[in-house]
Amino acid sequence: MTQPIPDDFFDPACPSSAMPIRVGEKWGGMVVVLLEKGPLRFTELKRPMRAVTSKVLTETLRSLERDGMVTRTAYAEVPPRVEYELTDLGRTLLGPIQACRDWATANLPALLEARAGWDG
Amino acid sequence: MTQPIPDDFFDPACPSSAMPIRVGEKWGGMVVVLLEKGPLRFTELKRPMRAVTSKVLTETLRSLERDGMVTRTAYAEVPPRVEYELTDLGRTLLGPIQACRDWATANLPALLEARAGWDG
DNA sequence: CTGTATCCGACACGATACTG
DNA sequence: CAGTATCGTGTCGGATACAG
Repeated sequence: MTQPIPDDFFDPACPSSAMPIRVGEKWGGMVVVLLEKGPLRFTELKRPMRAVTSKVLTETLRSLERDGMVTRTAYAEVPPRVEYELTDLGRTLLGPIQACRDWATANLPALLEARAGWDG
Repeated sequence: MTQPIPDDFFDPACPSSAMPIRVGEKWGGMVVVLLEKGPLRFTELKRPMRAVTSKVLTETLRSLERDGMVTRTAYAEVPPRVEYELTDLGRTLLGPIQACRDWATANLPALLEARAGWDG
């Protein structure tokens, strides 16, 4: 944004408004990061994300799958095996996610300090 | 993340978990971008964000203020004048926000196409 | 101009129990 | 192993009206 601010800066078609579509999700970014180095099974995702329930993890994965970020491959075996893998499109999320992680690492302490001062 | 995935990848103290604190907010990013080039008054923020109500914009600004991203300066005049300005800390958000905007510009069409295919 | 005060609906998230 | 089914809760965003 180096242009002057127009009166209709808020345009539903503006790509920026899509940020929350994927980044705003609570567990989505974590799944993407976990899948960075290769496909993982449902349980392999769930274990490190200890606070997530099966239901919510399933919802998160379906959402990522719907948006073309992740593929789901089920193998007809007993016991069942399902693998989740990043698509090329999903891989493009790694950049912005890393930018957010770097920001948090550098600036979260300052944020928390400001918040503590405001609250207390 | 180039390290092996630990079993306790989910750590509440992990800075990454703070991403939604600021970026996940619906209007927060927009306010930061609008303030990039200098302080603005309440109405000057509200006008371009046409879909936002006074209540929600106020909540957003209070939240940014609480986290030390924005300062609020009220002038004892009639009619009242209030100016909002980015802090140095708030300015650090511009990087990750821009990364998300760039991502959306480049990849939102592919996302929507995938979604349409999944839904239809 | 810069907000507050209510009320409300939607939805994300979670707890718990159960299944092929 | 990889989910589904139900139910409950809280929070966010929005509509509307009003105020200093």
